Amino acid sequence: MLIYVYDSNHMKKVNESLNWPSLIATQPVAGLIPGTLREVAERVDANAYETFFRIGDPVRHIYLVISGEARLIRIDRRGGEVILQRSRGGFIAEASLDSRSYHCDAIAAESTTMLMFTSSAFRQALEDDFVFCQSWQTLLAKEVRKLRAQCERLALNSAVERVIHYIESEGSDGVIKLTQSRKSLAAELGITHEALYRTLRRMQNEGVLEVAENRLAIRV
Amino acid sequence: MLIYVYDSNHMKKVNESLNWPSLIATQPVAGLIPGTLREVAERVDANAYETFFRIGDPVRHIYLVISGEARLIRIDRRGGEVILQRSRGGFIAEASLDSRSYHCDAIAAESTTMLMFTSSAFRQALEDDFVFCQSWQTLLAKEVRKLRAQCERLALNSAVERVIHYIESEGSDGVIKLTQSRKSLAAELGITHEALYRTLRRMQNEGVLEVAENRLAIRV
DNA sequence: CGTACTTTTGAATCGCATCAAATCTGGTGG
DNA sequence: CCACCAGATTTGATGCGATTCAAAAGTACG
Repeated sequence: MLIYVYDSNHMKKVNESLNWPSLIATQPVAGLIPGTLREVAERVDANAYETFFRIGDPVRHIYLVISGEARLIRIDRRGGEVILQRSRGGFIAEASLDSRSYHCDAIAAESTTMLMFTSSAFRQALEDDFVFCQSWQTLLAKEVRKLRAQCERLALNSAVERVIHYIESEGSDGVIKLTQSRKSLAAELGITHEALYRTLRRMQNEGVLEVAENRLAIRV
Repeated sequence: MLIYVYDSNHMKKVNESLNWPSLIATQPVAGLIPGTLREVAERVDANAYETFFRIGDPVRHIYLVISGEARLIRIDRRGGEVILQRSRGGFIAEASLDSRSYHCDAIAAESTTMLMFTSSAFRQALEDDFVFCQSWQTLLAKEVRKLRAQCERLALNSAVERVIHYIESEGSDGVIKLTQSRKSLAAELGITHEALYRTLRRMQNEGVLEVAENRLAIRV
């Protein structure tokens, strides 16, 4: 098992003027950021497996994923990894904004580029800019709904049901393109990777599921 | 298994002027409600097991629990009940506000009194009142953190660990006062009620847990 | 071209779900 | 007041499915 080394000095701050129109084209969420915040945004590049904050750290920054993937995780006592949030574009750890310290670890799942805002500037912007405040609210509400769906999924007690629920709630029309390794998917579904491999195989054999490289499709 | 009958006519609308100071004393969250919304609030009394909205229903109202308990639930295909949210004071289904229709069922777990606001008035208030918008945002962020904790708990794969996690994250100092039946707690923990009874018994026998009527305490 | 990680399969074990049934409890109506 | 009923609590027996441990083959990357 990999031990994530916490060394934020590895994270490269890229000091170049940001091209907002193209950022917004890639990540529409970036369009919500008001001008005052744009001015203080810093671009940050993180390598795969790099930790950019840890549980207990004081909340000093807010991150927006531009490319790659950032994750909130928790390591349980046996070393198992629980994925609490996976962001491939958009904010990560939004709810930390009004906490003193982070309540989980954040890592880059692959080579990842993010925008970094100081949390104080961010809070200030939310106080000053009504429209921004409203968008932020919509974003949080969406996260709540997503998490409820995940709780519902984790409450199912068979691997088959969790896979089906995942495809139906995260994909569309019974089809989903996987954006992660199966091992990661297993962690997100709350089962071991072995169980997931076997489940996919069995469902495929029974003709319930089409399994391609990175595409899962339920057969009706 | 009880079948919940959907008959919102049973819900009693109580047309008496609301005493806001005393409401706020009971439920501090009510203090966030701006004056314009207070004027249109209606008090509603629901009996135990009464359903007050269903999955798929258009979102027409927002509810605030004053006394009793309201729950968001989903019934899986085998008739099992999954508890998605439990509110004993404060809002329920906050995140539905910017959805077209509800994504789960809502029932009163016991005799429950709520305030009801039309969602259009509520949305309007959020648009007009900056301070209210900010409080709402804080509330949603809190809900996100709570749900993350629940996901983390449901990802644990032993009943003992879930019980401990529950006590540590929902209680304080290793002690929790239960506000629900054990059967309900089991549903919230994602295990069967039999498994929970046995787990509590075993933990008690091993001296890990003190189990009183409605009080669970971890022994160090 | 070695190293680290993922994918895959196998075998043994263990815990939870499931089905069954008895007791207990609080509330309702005769 | 008591009989009754619905639901909660509790215990038992059984089987299945996921975890766990082990190991081999595949793959990506510097």
